[in-house]
Amino acid sequence: MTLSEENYLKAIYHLSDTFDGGISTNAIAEKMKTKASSVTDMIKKLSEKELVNYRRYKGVELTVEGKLVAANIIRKHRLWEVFLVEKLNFTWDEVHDVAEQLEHIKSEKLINQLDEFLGFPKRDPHGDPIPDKDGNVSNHTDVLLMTLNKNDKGIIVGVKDSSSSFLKYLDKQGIALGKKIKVIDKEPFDNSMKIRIKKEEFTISQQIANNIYIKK
Amino acid sequence: MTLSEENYLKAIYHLSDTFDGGISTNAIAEKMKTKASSVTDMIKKLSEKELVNYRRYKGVELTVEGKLVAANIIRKHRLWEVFLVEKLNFTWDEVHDVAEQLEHIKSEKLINQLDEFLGFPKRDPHGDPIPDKDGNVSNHTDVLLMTLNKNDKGIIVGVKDSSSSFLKYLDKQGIALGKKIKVIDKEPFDNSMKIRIKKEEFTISQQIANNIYIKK
DNA sequence: TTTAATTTTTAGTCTAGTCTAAAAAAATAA
DNA sequence: TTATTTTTTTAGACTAGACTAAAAATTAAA
Ligand SMILES: [Mn+2]
Ligand SMILES: [Mn+2]
Ligand SMILES: [Mn+2]
Ligand SMILES: [Mn+2]
Repeated sequence: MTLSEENYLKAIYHLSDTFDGGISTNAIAEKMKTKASSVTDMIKKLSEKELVNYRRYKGVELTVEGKLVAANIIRKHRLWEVFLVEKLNFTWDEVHDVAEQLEHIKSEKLINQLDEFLGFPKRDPHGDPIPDKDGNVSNHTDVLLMTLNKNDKGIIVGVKDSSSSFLKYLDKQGIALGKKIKVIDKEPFDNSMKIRIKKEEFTISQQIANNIYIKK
Repeated sequence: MTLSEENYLKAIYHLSDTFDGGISTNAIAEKMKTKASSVTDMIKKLSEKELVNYRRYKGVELTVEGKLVAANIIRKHRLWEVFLVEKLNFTWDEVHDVAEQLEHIKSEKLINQLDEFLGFPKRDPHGDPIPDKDGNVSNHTDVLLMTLNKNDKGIIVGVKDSSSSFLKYLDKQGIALGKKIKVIDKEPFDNSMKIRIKKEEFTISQQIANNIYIKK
């Protein structure tokens, strides 16, 4: 399993999460920031190894084996993110790029010991669930903040966008995982929301509300 | 800086430690388990980047810059080894291969935070000194156990051979870093030694004694 | 149901890093 | 000093992974 193969599997895994049916060559190319022709080549290779099912022009789907491999990489990525935040004082907007490297380190023992060392965390610093050794992911029943209505309450449990810029915005506004939130008002015109967190009220755009997960 | 370039620099650094003057193409090839022709190619590349000084047929030497890069990789290698042993319950014979991967992770912040997290250790689990950020290594004045004479005493502070098999042998014999050792007798015929560690006496071959560092 | 636009694949090229085989240089022996 | 052996470099080929340009297949529009 090369680094590149692993990254393709991970991309397909994430895309499968959002769209169902076969994942298109172009979608993968866009996510991987490569060209469609490169994707076709790699897909053939993964297909040879029975990590994906592929028929020309029909898109691609992970096999059971492929799904397991991908989930394992994501498991490593998220555990390392927890490590960086919990043990090495990284902020949640700094961890992703380093985790992109660390997720490719190969050692069963390393990752299982790390898991234990961190106290078997269930979620990473962005609220994303950490798959177990067998690739099982607790399918979270969380909803996007955007879907809440006036006077609804909930707890912030995750973010959809993990980009550094978005996370820094949240920090600035005092929006963090675990905080209680209440929707004070919702503007039908632009779908912006007035919300309350810890007695403080302020307005956020739809774009923001669309990237925050809430547990009701 | 690619992974391969880093590994070549590290190999040259280690070879420079043992031999002085230009390091030969063949020596590098042997250490890297590649062929001499591959080494020549890579050396040209490193020379372009001014990380080594190179004249055809004359061997190679690290530049100041090259030395710094190499020392930094070794710093990372050894800090990760400490982490694995101290925090993740690895044994000292298990850490090297994983550290070979981890040493290539690129993040200034990661390695400095790790250093702090580990309490700024001075040596790795095998007794090797950990270079500081500027590539300075405390040049240890330790001697090989082999060089001790009858009735000499000392403390075990390091190993020269870090292979898993050697380390496991030491574990079995109860030979560990920090232990006091006394030479009871030395056999001139085969240079084997009778030693005492914690009231236990036993005999070791020259090969063993040649791979253990002692502080007198 | 033709035609046009889009998507995907193929064909051919490039770079990094490796290899084998052969040539060139240096070191050693006669 | 010449011949032989060893070391190092060059030449040419291969693989993984990427790219561009062109061809083929599919989808959408007319
Ligand atoms: Mn991430
Ligand atoms: Mn994350
Ligand atoms: Mn090591
Ligand atoms: Mn070591």
